[in-house]
Amino acid sequence: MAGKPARRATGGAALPPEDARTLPARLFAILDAFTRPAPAVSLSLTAISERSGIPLSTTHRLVGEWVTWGGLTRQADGRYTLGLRLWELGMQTPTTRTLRTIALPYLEDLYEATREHVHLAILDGHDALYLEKLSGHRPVHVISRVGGRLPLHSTGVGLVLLAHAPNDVIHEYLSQALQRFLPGTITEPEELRRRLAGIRTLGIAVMSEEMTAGSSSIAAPIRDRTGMVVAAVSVVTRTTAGVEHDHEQAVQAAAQGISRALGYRRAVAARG
Amino acid sequence: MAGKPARRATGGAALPPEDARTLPARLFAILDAFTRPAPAVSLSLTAISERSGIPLSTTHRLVGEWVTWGGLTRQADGRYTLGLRLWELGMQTPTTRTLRTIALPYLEDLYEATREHVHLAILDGHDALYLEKLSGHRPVHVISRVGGRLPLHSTGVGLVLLAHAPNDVIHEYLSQALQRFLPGTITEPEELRRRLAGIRTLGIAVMSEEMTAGSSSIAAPIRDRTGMVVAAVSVVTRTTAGVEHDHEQAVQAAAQGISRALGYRRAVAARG
DNA sequence: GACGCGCTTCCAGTGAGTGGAATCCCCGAC
DNA sequence: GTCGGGGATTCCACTCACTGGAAGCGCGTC
Repeated sequence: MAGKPARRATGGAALPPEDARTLPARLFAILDAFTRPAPAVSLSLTAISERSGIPLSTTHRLVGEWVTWGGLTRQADGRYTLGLRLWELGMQTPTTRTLRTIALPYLEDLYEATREHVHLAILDGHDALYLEKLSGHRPVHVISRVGGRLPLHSTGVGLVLLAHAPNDVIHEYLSQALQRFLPGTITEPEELRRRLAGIRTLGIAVMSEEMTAGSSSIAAPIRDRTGMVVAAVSVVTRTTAGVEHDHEQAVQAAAQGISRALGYRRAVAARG
Repeated sequence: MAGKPARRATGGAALPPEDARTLPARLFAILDAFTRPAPAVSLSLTAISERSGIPLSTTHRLVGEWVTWGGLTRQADGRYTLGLRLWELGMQTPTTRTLRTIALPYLEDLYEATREHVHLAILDGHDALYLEKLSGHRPVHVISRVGGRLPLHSTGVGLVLLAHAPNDVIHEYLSQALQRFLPGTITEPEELRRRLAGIRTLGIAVMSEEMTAGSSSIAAPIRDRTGMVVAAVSVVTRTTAGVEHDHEQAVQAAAQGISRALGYRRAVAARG
């Protein structure tokens, strides 16, 4: 076993830019420049060079390679943006594609039934990665974004995903300092652990004012044919709305519908 | 001027794999192996090596680089699939992101109003690139796919996009041999040219049985604040359904709604 | 009109990348 | 239990593709 000195990146952050010694690493660092330190829509050549820590002339050449392939696009003003080909390939990634295709109709139903923000997320590293989001015309007072990440302990989908994650993931997650976003955010490991247990028992998570003031969230787990939790759906509402119970049922119905479409059969669940 | 022997790829096809001499080109060829010659969800190392024309041991190393970064994922069975990071970055590409976010609510409305397949596409190279698709629970009897491409002359969105494309694009497109999918497919350049003119005048395209037997399509153009056509919406129905007129209005309403949301004001349109 | 900033091009030196070959590993067949 | 084979992995000396400082260019600004 072993071999390489294992430099795997767990979540999506980490990795100082200076690691970019080899050519492939440098190519990737160029794309990462659009995400880190802060997401950017467009960057100038110099900015890319600075963010990625690659000498200007080298950056120039490598950016050229990306543009030729379509991974970066050069705008009229000379600045660069991420290119369509990335999007095209991204749409082919299997989890994303299957899950999204299967789930979308149910999410639409859920949206129609509740008229609230509807989310679909999966666990990636130590974050909830948002695969889909329907919001209708209402002003977007939530911070989630398709393709974006949010912490596990302060979002509805996050808690559901964490509750059903392998033990070592839960352990790892709880052993780090958890950020408090609002007074209501739970950051104490033991309390969180109890809460996760509750979520596992109830099959649903209900949160209020833990990430964004004025909004609550109801989330439920989605299982595949092996019974494993692979994603979570949620509905996020203004806290004032008092129709939560109806929403709970709608969220659970959606989660169950998607699970069933993925091949999950309650009876078969845990063991064959 | 000049310099490099200009090896730009126009559409998304072309480029024989042998062009992969430089390291960046090879890295890209590895990703392209998942698209070409035919889309593949997962590939073995050997398969990647063959499809990309890169020697096995080199492929091995480069695939390793992709995996480290997250552009490829190694499955339990040892095969590789495109990785989540591609999807994540793909969701950040500006056209895609802005257009999708703004258009989605209108597409949802359109879907609710018609209960038919709803499409959103843009022009990329010589193809219609599908950005979004809502289908409800009905069986997918259409071939479009989010992230997929279809020809311009045989789809509703395609015709609309072509009709409003720059003259040189229209010229280029019409000077190639056009594939006939069904007896109804128009492949004669002059006829197509007249048809494009009609679409520009009417502001809407209606097609029947030109790509897939038994389905029709109604499409309308979406403009941005400069008045340029940047995308197209369509509704695809079974040909039997006789409610086309209602649908025409609904499609146009959606297209206008999105255009307005993008900052388009009718009056400002063509010239300042 | 000339200064400066950011982008582009050049080119000689060299170390990162190459890939054929040997090895390992997993399975299925006998 | 042993053999055979296809795929994945590792190795390493050679060499050529990549590097990056420096010079050149284009354009907006003072």
